[in-house]
Amino acid sequence: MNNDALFNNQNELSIVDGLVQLSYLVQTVLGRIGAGHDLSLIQIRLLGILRDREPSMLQLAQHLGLDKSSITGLVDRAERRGLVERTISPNDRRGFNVRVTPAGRQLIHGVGNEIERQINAVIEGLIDTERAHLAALATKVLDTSAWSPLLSQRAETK
Amino acid sequence: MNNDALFNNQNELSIVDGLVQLSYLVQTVLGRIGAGHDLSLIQIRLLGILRDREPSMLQLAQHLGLDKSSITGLVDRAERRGLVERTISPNDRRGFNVRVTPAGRQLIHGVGNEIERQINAVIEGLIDTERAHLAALATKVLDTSAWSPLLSQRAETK
DNA sequence: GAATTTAGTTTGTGTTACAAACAATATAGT
DNA sequence: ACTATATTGTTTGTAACACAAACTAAATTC
Repeated sequence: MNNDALFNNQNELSIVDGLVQLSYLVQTVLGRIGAGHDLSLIQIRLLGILRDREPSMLQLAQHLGLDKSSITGLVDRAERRGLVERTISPNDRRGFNVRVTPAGRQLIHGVGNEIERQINAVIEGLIDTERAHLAALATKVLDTSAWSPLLSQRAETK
Repeated sequence: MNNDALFNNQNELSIVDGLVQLSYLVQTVLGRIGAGHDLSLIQIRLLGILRDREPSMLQLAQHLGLDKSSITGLVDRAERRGLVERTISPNDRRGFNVRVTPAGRQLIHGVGNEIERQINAVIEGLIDTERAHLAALATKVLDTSAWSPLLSQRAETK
């Protein structure tokens, strides 16, 4: 055991290590919250996307970065639980749109509140100005990153 | 289409939204890099953990936050690919330790370099002082968060 | 109106994750 | 030492998740 451990004062991480580890921490928290509601990370994401959209199956696949064949089962399971529903597309008799049900909306609302609380718990060690700074930096990264097109969704919370 | 989209200038995200979305972005990048080497996220994490440890199966389960029964298959598959190996524990004839092989070490080294490059690409929009700030804030969050015990591992890169 | 493209499902394969039951070894209690 | 209990790891069974290839039905192109 070294002084870092004793004083809970690890060496400053590189920017890469910091972002990678922080992403694991956040995802772990999200996963734990989801598990408490029998939701996987991907299902949380699905509901989050549907909060303010009613995409086709194919658009959903693109939002999530998954193959279209993966979407069938994902939506099937969510539909079986009454969280989402397929609606017929007015233009295209092949396609469906996917919509959250009131039950799904209620669930994602509760999950969102929990995410709000627990992510705030994660940053309890930051003072207000640090939080503002972190939010601004995260926004800037998401805003300017060449990779942002990978994420066409918004977060799961309000 | 609104002005945000035109000017690539989305509203400042809340701290919660920012962290959640940033974590998705980082994980997506890690997943893409892994896919290029036939590695899943969990396998990248496994190799990352083994970079500087030789844990027992159970310790591995705790590091990863998984059930011990999940570790058997994970290590089996990595062992089949020659990336890790089980070594007999000197003290306990029931247990194994898990060690990365030279081939595994070489792979994780290459993956780590790619992570380094691509995460740096993600933050290309930040100037140096902003990067330093972000690294410091990430470190502080990881250092002070009550949830940090969930992550007893270090990141996958040098 | 025939050929091609597109949207979504189906089928088959493999990974990931858990829980319960199990075998083998270690440890504790007496 | 001997028995009871605990611990380590695997096995078995179940299910979600992800992809690719083959397929159906509807839309589009020529």
